Amino acid sequence: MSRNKREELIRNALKIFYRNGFNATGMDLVAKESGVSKTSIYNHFRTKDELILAVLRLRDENFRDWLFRRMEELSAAPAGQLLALFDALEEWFAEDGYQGCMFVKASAEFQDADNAINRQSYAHKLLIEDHLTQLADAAGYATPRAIARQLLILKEGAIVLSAMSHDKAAAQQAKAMAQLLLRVD
Amino acid sequence: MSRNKREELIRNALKIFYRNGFNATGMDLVAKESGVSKTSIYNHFRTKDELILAVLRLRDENFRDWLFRRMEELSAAPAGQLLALFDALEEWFAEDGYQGCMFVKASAEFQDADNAINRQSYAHKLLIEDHLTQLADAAGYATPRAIARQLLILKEGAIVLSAMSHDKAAAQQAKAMAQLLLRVD
DNA sequence: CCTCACATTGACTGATCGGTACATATTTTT
DNA sequence: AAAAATATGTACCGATCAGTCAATGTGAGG
Repeated sequence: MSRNKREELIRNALKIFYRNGFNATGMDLVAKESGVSKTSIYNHFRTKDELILAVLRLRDENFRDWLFRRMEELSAAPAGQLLALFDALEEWFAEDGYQGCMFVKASAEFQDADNAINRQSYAHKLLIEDHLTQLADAAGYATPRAIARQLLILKEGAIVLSAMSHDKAAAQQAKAMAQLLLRVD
Repeated sequence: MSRNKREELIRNALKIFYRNGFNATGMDLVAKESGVSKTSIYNHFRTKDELILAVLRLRDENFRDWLFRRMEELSAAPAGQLLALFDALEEWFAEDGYQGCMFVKASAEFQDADNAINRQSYAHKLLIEDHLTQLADAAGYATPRAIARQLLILKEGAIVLSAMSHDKAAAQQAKAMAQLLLRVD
């Protein structure tokens, strides 16, 4: 299996894990849906956990790329981008097959604090928080770290509720609170 | 098995499911940790899903009882109770073995929109939203439903982040935003 | 054309999954 | 106390779990 075949396998596993969950998805299914044998998978990943970690790495990359780019497209100013976060989220919530945040779900299924999957899931959130902190700093807020953390709370709350309610409205409801927080009514 | 034995079984299953996750926990483990045979469990619950639903019913009852009572203890006024929500959450986050919201995790593991476990998990959130709506109404806010929904977003965001970061700080960070929303600085 | 290295496979492992059949207590009713 | 009904434990079901292995296919270098 070539390098791009390996990437394709990870992409495929991502789709299946996102749709079915991690523990609920067997490696036999991943192999079948990817059109390869289980042995081929285990030639590239020593364990199922390693495959999951590779999937989460890809997801982290894809999601942050998409989100930050979309925020930039929606606004040139840093403060505007912080608000645009919620407009981007709304677009995501409206997508077909939207099932909430993959990292929240990974963290829910692998709860041990010292588990690699659990740690990597939280690392994704920290990377997003870092980006928000930089934007809040560039926008001139006195406590950029605190602002970023609070926006992250709004983001996670909107994601969880939109996934549970199958309703994208949480994005704009969270945005309204972000406007209060950022004092840009 | 008597009625209270049945309740004890549900209580026991709740602990195990909360600690281990739903799919990751086998019925053999539930039986062993409860000190009964699998047959006894299946005499009371036709399937594992039914046991999970019973567990979620108990959890919903326990959690709402505790949360609403604690909010009342912390403040007599409706608006004060809305803010006290986050002080109560902080106490919960600091508890030993805190692992986030059981309903969010259930919803993450059973994602189908028509799944009974998924629907019951969201129903729990709606019951909390209802209570917040009543409080917001009693406090005299013009749009109690919208206020309740936004507080729910703050609550869920704080729960998810505190679980992932193993840090209770999210409660007070969410409370700060609630103060902006409720205009009670 | 042949060989060697490697990718890939189907068949398999022991363990565990949710769930059950049946024989054996245990309790309730008469 | 006898009989009926209920609760329980043991031992098992086929399916699936993560993971492995010997055998086969394949492509490059000589």
